[in-house]
Amino acid sequence: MTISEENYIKVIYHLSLVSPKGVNTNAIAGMLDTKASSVTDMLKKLSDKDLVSYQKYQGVTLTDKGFFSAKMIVRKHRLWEVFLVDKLGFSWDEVHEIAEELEHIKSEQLINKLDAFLGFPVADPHGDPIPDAKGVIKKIEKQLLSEVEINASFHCVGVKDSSTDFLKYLDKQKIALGSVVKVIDREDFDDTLTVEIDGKRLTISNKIANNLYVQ
Amino acid sequence: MTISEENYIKVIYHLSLVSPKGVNTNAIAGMLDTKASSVTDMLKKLSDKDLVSYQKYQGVTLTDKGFFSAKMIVRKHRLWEVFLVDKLGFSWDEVHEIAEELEHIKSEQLINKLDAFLGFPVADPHGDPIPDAKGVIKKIEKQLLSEVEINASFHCVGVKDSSTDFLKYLDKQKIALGSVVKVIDREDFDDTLTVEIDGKRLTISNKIANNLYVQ
DNA sequence: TTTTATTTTTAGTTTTGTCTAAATTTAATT
DNA sequence: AATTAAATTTAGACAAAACTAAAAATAAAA
Ligand SMILES: [Mn+2]
Ligand SMILES: [Mn+2]
Ligand SMILES: [Mn+2]
Ligand SMILES: [Mn+2]
Repeated sequence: MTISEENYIKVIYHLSLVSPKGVNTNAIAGMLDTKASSVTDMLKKLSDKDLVSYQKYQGVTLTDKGFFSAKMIVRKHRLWEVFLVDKLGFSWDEVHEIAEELEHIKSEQLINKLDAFLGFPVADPHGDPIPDAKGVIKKIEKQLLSEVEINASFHCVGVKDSSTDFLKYLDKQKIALGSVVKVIDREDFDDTLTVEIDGKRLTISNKIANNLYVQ
Repeated sequence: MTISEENYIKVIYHLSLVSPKGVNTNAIAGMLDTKASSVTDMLKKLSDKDLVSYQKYQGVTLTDKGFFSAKMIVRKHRLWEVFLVDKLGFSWDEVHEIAEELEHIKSEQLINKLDAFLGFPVADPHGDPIPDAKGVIKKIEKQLLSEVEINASFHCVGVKDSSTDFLKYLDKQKIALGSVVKVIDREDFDDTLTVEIDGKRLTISNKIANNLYVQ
């Protein structure tokens, strides 16, 4: 597989988690910042290689082979992110781009040794689960902070949006994975939350709460 | 720079250490396992980018810009090799290919943090020097074991040939970087050496001695 | 159910990096 | 100095991955 093919497969994987009955050409183009016509070309190529099943105008799904490949790329991406944060001291908003390159390094032995070196982590720095060497993903229980009942306490376990802007906002508010969040109140008008994070009171918009996973 | 351009620049760098007045097209083709005509094409491209100075039929040399780029690629290659051996437990004959890919990861921050994580090593697992962030290479004093006087003791500090075959031979004989070598005798007829390695007596062909650096 | 809008595909180019075969230049031998 | 050999470059082609513009299919609206 070329780097380009891998990037397509990974994007189709992520999109198919949301639309399992078929991923649209335009959606892929949007994620990869390319043109729909380029996507069509690539889908034919991936179909020839039996990585996706594709019928014109009907969208695309991953084959078993494509699904496994996708999970291996995601595994590499997330393990490298753990390495960058835990071992090299990068912050969680700096690692995505670099992992986007590292995920294409070919050696299977490398990634398994890296996995062991990191202590077989189950989640990446953004709380996303890491597939194991066989492609098994341990499901992490989580709810959006925006959907949780009032007057209960939770742990932050992940982010839905991992844009730099959002992650830096969390840093500023000293919210990290593991932080304890108690929901004090929800404003009826706009769903603004009053919460206590590690004991400190804070007001949080619905947009924020809608991108933070807790458990 | 594309991956391909980087591979060419690095090969030109290595070859120009041996032939500083100009590197031949065929030599480059041989190292990269490609055709001379492909090399000519690429040399024009590199020349346009001011990475090499090139006149048809006259061979190429690196410009200052190309020379620095080459050293940064070598730096990355060798730091990743140290990582693979010291941190992930690869043996010294397994790391070259993987480093060949890792050396193309773009982030400068990444490589400097990796350098720090590894404790600013000055040599890679094969004894080759690692350029620092500014491109400065600390010269490692060394002689070939084949050229050393008799009845003196040395430390192994590097290999000239880092092929799997040679490295595996050294492993079998329990010769590693740091091993103490005492030269007992040199056979006049074929320059075979009798040596003591970490106290154990051993007979070594000239070809072996000619690929082992000591100090 | 037509008509219109949107999505997707096709057709035809472009760039990068490679190749083969032929031409040219330089080097080595008579 | 002429001939032969080797090295290098040019010319033309190809595959991968992208693009633009136009055509076709599907979905939405009237
Ligand atoms: Mn990627
Ligand atoms: Mn992540
Ligand atoms: Mn390389
Ligand atoms: Mn090395």
